[in-house]
Amino acid sequence: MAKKIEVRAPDTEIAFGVLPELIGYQLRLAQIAIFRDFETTLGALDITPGLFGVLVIIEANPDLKQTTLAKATHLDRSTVVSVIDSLEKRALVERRAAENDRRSNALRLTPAGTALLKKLKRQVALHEKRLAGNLNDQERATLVRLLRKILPEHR
Amino acid sequence: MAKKIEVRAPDTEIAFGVLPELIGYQLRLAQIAIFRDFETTLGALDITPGLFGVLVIIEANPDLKQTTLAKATHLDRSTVVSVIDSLEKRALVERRAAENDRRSNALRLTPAGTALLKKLKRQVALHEKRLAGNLNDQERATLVRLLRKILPEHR
DNA sequence: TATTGTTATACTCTATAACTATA
DNA sequence: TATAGTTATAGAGTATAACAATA
Repeated sequence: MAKKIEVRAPDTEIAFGVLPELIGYQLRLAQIAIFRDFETTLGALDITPGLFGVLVIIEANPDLKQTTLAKATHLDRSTVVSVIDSLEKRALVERRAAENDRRSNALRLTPAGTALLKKLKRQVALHEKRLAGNLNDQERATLVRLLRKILPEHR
Repeated sequence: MAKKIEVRAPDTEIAFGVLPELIGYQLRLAQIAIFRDFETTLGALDITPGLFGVLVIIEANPDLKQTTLAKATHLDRSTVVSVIDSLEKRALVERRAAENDRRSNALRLTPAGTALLKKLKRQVALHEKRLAGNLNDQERATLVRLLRKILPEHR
């Protein structure tokens, strides 16, 4: 009788215990995969998923103040300072004086920021398409819907 | 005619542009929410989702070597060194001499590690239940299945 | 030559606490 | 008193490059 052939390489013969059934674990893996694909696609432009989100939010909310941005991104106020510092250094965002409140900054994209974001959006669309390559439109919508359902707002 | 009442607080009147339609963005939000819930549940035990995964994998693969663990966790070999350093310092894991290869370490949970992991698994089950509180069994299974589909192995 | 684990080092992302200037 | 932004600082988590021991 022929011996069973070992199909998998030794290093991949690994048991993952309970992990594969955990939402948190699968989410983690998906996140890693997405981050790496994002990096491959957009790495040359030196933008992470987080920075992309910040640019989109600033564009969609002209004269946004930093504290509001912090809430929207789930970041601390102090973290936003350094994020905006770096985007301002790259001349993608500017801090203007807010009209009503002299404590606040009013954030805006510079023309360069707007131009870059336009390019980024095209790249992100390709990235999304690649990610969702195995999903049909309905599955894609379902995935987004189910992900929303686990957020605390919906609990 | 009565004026329309503004339901949301000023700070939440924020536009998110294209973000809510992006799988990557929803995944990011879900990840943040999960990490925070995990921390709340398991913070006292000083274990992150990543460390939990490492413990599970070591338990499920006795005498695992570090390089294999690195592949399984998507971490660099050098990163695994410090992860195991810290788990060893906490007496949860031990590095034994491997039998066939004097370069390798054979990783094992200590009795304390096994005991802690048992406790962790119970907590993680509660955590998962809370996360999936809004999902029925079928939705939960669908979510896991769709998440798997976006991993590179399935592309 | 290649692999295993290690070290030294550094970078990114993030938060906390204390400060200042306004409100 | 409370809020907006800032600074100084620190911690977690990660990677790269070079190395010694072993295969």
